[in-house]
Amino acid sequence: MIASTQTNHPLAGARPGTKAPTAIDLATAKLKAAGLRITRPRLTILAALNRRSQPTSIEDLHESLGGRGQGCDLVTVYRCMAAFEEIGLVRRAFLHNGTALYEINLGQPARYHIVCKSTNRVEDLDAETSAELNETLQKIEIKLRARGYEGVGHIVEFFGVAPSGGRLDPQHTALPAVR
Amino acid sequence: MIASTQTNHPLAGARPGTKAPTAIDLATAKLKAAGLRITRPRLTILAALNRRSQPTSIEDLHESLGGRGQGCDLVTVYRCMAAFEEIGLVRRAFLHNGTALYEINLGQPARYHIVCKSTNRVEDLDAETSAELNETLQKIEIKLRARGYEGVGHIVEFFGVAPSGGRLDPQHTALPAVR
DNA sequence: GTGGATGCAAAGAATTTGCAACCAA
DNA sequence: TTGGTTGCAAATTCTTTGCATCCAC
Repeated sequence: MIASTQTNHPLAGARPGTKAPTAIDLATAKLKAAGLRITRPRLTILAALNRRSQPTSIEDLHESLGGRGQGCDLVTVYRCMAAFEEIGLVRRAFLHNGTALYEINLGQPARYHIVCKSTNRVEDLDAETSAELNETLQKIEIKLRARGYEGVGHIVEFFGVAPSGGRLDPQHTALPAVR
Repeated sequence: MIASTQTNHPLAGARPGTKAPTAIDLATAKLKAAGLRITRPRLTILAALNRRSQPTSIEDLHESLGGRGQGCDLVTVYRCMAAFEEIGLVRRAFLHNGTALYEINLGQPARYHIVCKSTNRVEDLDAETSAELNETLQKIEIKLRARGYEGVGHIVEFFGVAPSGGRLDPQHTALPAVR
């Protein structure tokens, strides 16, 4: 908890009109609140992340940053994701091989996934199932905090071979939503 | 499901007397049942794994194989763990950085863990909590199978900074049980 | 202006692959 | 005998680090 901004809409000023805050507005606010700087690479990354409906690998993200002109260095993506995860701006998921995937977290309820072992395609669990599971996990985290653990979080991933059997390029990760 | 052996104690013959099957006996039976060969490296690895009360990294495991004379190549450990995981002889866990840890699975109830982000030390959740969580997860897996997924499994890991605060060597992994 | 953030190059860690020799069944 | 296994070497993949430059505040 670091200096949450005073007004109820810390980002209302982002645009002249009084529109509802965009995802980028929200993300920017989180960055500010955490004392991180708003830079072009970060905004670009967040925008790209926000376009994805599924957890995305760093490689993928980097590629989708509009090539050379617009994009930023791969290392920057790594560093940003680490920073974003630290402040809860993104959630991390794992492929079956341990590769990290990230999805933006703007306060939506947690969503868990099943990852196809052969295609690396990611599919969401339905909302109720995710919510139920999350509740169970939260309870456990409370116990852990009571035990003295700090900065508690979790990783939950389901794996299996997707029904379609589609043997797509196992390297090319997790873009299209399946459901 | 591959040719489960006929007798009720497929491994009773492992020793002249009619003692209860050892962990190695059980593991050997699983290997046989899966059509895998019983080799010295595999037995060595399984014995080492069986001595560990906590999920262990491949590196660690390899080092604990008694150096040069007794041990086997690091690559063999990798290949064995992959094979063992395939047939359910081991369960896999993850460190915060995505490194894989393995623990032997001889049919004991699943145990979930919390991994210290700074020391990589692993601590078990208590049995009831693990059992409860497992139940929730099993239900979800049933849904996933109903959706058509095959070979469904999961990875669940809790992370946090352990209370002791002990800033041990973050590289040296997860040996001593904490509780 | 100042320290956080970035880019580039290079290092590091974890894991995989190729292939010939080996040995369990 | 024969194909599953292993060892050794080398390659890959993913991720981190060092350091000079840069720019957000």
